[in-house]
Amino acid sequence: MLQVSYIRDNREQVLERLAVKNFKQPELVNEVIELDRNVRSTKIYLEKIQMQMNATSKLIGELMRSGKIEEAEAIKTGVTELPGITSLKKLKDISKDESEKLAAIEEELYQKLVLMPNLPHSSVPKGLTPEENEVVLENGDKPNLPENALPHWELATKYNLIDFELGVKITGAGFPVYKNKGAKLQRALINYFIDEAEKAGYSEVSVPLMVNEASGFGTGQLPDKEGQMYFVGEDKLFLIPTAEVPVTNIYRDVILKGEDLPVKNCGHTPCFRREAGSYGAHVRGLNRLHQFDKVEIVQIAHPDKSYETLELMSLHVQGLLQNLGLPYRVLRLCGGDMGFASALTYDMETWSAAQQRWLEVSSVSNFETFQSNRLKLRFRNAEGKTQLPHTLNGSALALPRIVATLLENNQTEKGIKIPEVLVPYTKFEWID
RNA sequence: GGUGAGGUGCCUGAGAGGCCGAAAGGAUCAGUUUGCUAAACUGACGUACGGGAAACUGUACCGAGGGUUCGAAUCCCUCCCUCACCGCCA
Repeated sequence: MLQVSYIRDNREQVLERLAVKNFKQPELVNEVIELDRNVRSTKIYLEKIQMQMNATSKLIGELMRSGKIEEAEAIKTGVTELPGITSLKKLKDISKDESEKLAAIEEELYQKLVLMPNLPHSSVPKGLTPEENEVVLENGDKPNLPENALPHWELATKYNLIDFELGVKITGAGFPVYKNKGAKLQRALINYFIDEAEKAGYSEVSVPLMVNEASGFGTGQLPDKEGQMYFVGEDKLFLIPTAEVPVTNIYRDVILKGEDLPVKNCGHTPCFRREAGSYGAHVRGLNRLHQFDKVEIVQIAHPDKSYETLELMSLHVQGLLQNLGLPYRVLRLCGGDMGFASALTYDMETWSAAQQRWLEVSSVSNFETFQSNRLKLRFRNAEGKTQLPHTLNGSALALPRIVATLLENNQTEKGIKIPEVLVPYTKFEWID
């Protein structure tokens, strides 16, 4: 959520930035500013009234205690008015009206504010569609596979690694069953990713897979993306769509010490996404699932350092891909393709050689203060005042598409070759 | 699922209609003292929003929302949450 004070003081810039994100309701900016003005003037008036009420009540208390009951009663009922004192009854009526008015305006302001996405960073390219994302860099050699190369879903069957049909039987489409070396490969990747994150200074957390409404709101999934999450109605809990939600919410309502920054956490969780409306060939196999595993890295950074941090996180993810020997590219998402809460997002895609297409395996974002404002996450700055830090997170990495690319790109006559860095984790070198 | 006890500041914990934004202790920070460590002493020490150049000051907040009252952390109602014990159980 954007800060009203920022919108108020930077109207032109806000409008310009929102345009980059193709925000369809720029009129909200002026409406928010107007409502804010209204909130503040109403507040000032209400507080004056409350001040008088408090003073009068205090006076009555003193009169009562010193035995001047009649005088006190007179003020209460408004029969007499002492100099400078309006009758309490009248003040109460005004106070009630103004409070209701204030609550209504604040609610309206809030409703408009939550519709506004985060402002994109100045480096975000304009654009509407994924085609307009900027390719920042491409790295690694795309393998030349033989004519008879198989896509991962056929390899998975051939080597008995993943059973999609069994998942359908147990749960439904998009919930695959990993078997044998398929299951071991997955577990190896998770451990490898966690170990690498810890080496990079992230401390591991293991968090709940269901979150309450407040947490969903804190990181921005609610109210906008309610339909993307599985909801356990009986207990009003949401299955997490990403570890970002529980991990970042660790710091909800927290005031960090300045020296605590940056906070670095990593964690592995399954992720659950309804992906309503996504069907067809491009979601085959592991390409898009309702449940998948992911290792997430999360940072809370000083506002002055957050873009430096974002680059480091991007490099961390790239390092993993390099170590796994996967060709990849880094995209800077354009305004139209970015998430609602993000100020700058890099997507990492690996080249899936058998499908001849890029697959998104990571998304690294800086949310600036958009989340911390909602989370009421603050830190104490050098002046000792509370300030909103920047939150960042990224996948490092999402499992299924990594598995898909590894299977496809590393297929040979004699089987699938496991990348060297993974062998200590898988304890086998070949899937054959 | 049953029964009981509770939700107060960074923590422990008092307060039971006005003098309470809230005792006391601990923690933390600053200073004094001491040869170092430690201790002792003194002081500071919630959050948000508003006014003010500043000193300072106003309002709200004691789980949330209503109500009673001139006045509510304190009384009443509703909801949420936590803890303990029993039952069940990985």
